[in-house]
Amino acid sequence: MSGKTGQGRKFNVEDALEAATLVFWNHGYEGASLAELTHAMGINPPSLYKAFGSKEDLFFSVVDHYNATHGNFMAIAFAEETSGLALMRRLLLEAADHYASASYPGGCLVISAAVTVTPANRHVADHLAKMRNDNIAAMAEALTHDLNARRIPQNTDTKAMAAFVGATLQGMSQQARDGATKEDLTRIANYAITAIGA
Amino acid sequence: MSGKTGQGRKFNVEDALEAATLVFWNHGYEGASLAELTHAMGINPPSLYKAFGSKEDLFFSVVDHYNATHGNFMAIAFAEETSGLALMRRLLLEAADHYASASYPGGCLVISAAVTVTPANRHVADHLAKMRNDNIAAMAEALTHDLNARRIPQNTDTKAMAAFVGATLQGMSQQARDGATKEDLTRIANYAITAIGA
DNA sequence: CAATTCTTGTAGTGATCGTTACACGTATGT
DNA sequence: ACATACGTGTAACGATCACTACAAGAATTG
Repeated sequence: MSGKTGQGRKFNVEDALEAATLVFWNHGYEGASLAELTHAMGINPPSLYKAFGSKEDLFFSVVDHYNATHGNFMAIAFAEETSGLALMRRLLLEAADHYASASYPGGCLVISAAVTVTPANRHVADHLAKMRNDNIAAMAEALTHDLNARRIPQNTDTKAMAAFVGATLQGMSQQARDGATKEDLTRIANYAITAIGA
Repeated sequence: MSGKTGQGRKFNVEDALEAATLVFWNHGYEGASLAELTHAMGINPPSLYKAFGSKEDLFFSVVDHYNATHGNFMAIAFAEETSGLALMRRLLLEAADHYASASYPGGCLVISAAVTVTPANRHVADHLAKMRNDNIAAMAEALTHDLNARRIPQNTDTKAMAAFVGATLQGMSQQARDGATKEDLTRIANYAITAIGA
């Protein structure tokens, strides 16, 4: 299928994806123009469209790339922690570290890149909203394991607790973008940790 | 100065402002086009520019209008509550009511209308960020009154507590946009209330 | 009525949006 | 070397962006 003839791609796809990630992370889906994207990626529009399909396709590739790199602390924590409460605690504290990084845009790309959009791009925002809600549902599931193992009070509303942790994370993301430091975010995280008894 | 001659304005400024508010609230600053704004306001571009100056000027007028109407529960709570802790509690519970309203866009306009923007509109996003930070600073000040009156533990970090409440409110706003119900938000609020002992 | 003044609707401005047609350059396959 | 295949850069596409020039309409003033 893929022939061996032709000029061959002149740029590294991973590098271009990382460059695009920083642009989308900074300015959001609609706030990132093709002109800025291609400039940051060091390529011209036809190369972008050849390699990634469209701006929207590129964005979702970027989201995957983000989740596999800058945002992978979440997936790692989910995989490594056996206790739901310990997972919540770890997510909150590590988010405080990552969201206020000095060398990258503030906050979480999934949380901030498509909050409000043009009606035509509503489905892009909905896609990220679903990822956020799925993440909270996964947190609730982890807490339900604690409940079934009688590690937390039997009257615990695990979905509500997960939603609370998710809301705290989302608020921490915005405050990181608003200038909060790691220490600021850690103090917020610790309040949440206290609230859930983790 | 303002002559009594001429055609006179044919539309009601408050009504137009309210219509524009709903559009900006739904789609954000950049996600709201002039075409959609003028259509919702029932006027044509020249009337909009004559009455409000520019899209940016209109947006800031909308923010003022929002704070004076849909979002005024905040200012009212600040004015009425004497205890900082009671103020935090009230803000959280009332936000749960307002952010998930069925008849209006979800969340808070100040929190969601300009999260990520084009570089050219960065200052608009910064303006809203400042409003959010100022609000948190005002919450911290109210808590400091509690501290000075020895109503809360003397080792309380009032700025951190205010930042935590602010983060929770911001997270609640996003979850409201993501589909959360009043009940969902109230459960989140109650976790935060527990955390700060209000 | 005529003159003045302000707002309105129509219709456009230049700029930028995401996207692509096309020809050139550069590689491989025979 | 020749033919073929693929990515590349240039330059443009129509659509939409925020915004406005302009003239007609509608009110008050003399």
